[in-house]
Amino acid sequence: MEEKRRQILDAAVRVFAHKGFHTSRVGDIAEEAGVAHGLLYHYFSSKDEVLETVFHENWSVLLDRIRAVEDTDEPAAEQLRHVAAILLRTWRHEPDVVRVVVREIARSPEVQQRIGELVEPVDSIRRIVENGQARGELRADLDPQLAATIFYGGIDAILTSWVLGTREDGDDAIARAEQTLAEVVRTGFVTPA
Amino acid sequence: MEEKRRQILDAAVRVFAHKGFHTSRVGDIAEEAGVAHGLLYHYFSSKDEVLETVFHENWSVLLDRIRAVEDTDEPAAEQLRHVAAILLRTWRHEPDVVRVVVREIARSPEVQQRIGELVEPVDSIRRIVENGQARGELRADLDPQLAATIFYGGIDAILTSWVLGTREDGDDAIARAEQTLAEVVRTGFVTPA
DNA sequence: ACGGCTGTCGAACGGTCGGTCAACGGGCGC
DNA sequence: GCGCCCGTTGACCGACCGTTCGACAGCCGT
Repeated sequence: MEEKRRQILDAAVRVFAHKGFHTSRVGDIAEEAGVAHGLLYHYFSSKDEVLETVFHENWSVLLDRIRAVEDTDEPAAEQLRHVAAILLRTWRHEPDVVRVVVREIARSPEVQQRIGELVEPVDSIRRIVENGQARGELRADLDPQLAATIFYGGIDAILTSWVLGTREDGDDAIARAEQTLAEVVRTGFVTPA
Repeated sequence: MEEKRRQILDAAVRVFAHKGFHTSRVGDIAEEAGVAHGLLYHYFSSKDEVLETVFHENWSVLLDRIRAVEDTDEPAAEQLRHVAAILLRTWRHEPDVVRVVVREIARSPEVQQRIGELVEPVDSIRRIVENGQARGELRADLDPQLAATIFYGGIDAILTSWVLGTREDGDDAIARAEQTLAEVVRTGFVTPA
């Protein structure tokens, strides 16, 4: 039954999200999924493979949506806003996915090395910046890679504060975060002359 | 001998920086310090206490330097630049400290809850933003907390890319990163009209 | 109705590691 | 020179947990 595999993966997302990967026991995942923990090894070869599968499945969905933004013909500033919106709104629909990705994987060098996909959102943002510069919409004197890293870092920091419960996270708060990021892109922090 | 305690702490920074906290064995730290692993328990009550001590000692130094920036009478934009400089340049002098703080601690909720200090740099930045707004230097329509989170996130993302080896990190690269952050604060990404 | 295959179970294994502790030794006071 | 303290050692313990594996149950083809 392929359905059990899903059960296990879904359970794993929840467990990893709430306890973190290395504090989660294989037994916890099995219990959450309602199966014996031996069964997990019928569908996956190891605990690590479960983590990688969970990660890959969810991350590639986000990646595709981010990449799709590159193909629109909106101004670069608007494209950046869309990228922010995709990531920030995911917190609303799938907080557990954000928890596990943000908190557990994005920083861990062991995983980072095995999974190249992690840098890809930054690459996507970088291309948006480069195209914006080529069209004269964005300042040409910014290093695109650096600007992309900074922008992604801003999004990531906001998500992190939601994950950690440090910041209000209702619908309006999400909209405000999106808006603030857009404003920073538009004119920075300093009062325009 | 109090000196042995230092030896152990210094060894711990190196080991945590290169292997991560939960993959580091107590024996690794002892070996790096050149002592028997039992001795570690003469100076610390647990492996966790070692981590907390390492973290606290190094983090409080950075915190004090960041807080000191609040007391200067420079323009807010300049103060933000200084905060960025403090954090980014630490990568130059003490990469291992940055590695362990950035990669190991800043994201882990277990530690996050035990150690309130982690949010303090963001608080400090927030106060700088608020004061800048009060003096009319910074845009009053930005939520200071949100702006501070975004700014800190940008710094953090740059440090992370250095830690992961994704980005060039010579003296000039550090200067460029600092400069780019300052420019983003000044006028954002968009070409000024 | 039989044999085997697939999915499922959970007891048991094996290795790892944080933490303990009895013993040692060398320096210091007497 | 004697004993005592205390920093130091490393063998050992016990728990934990990922992984294995033999058993079993239901179903399907024959």
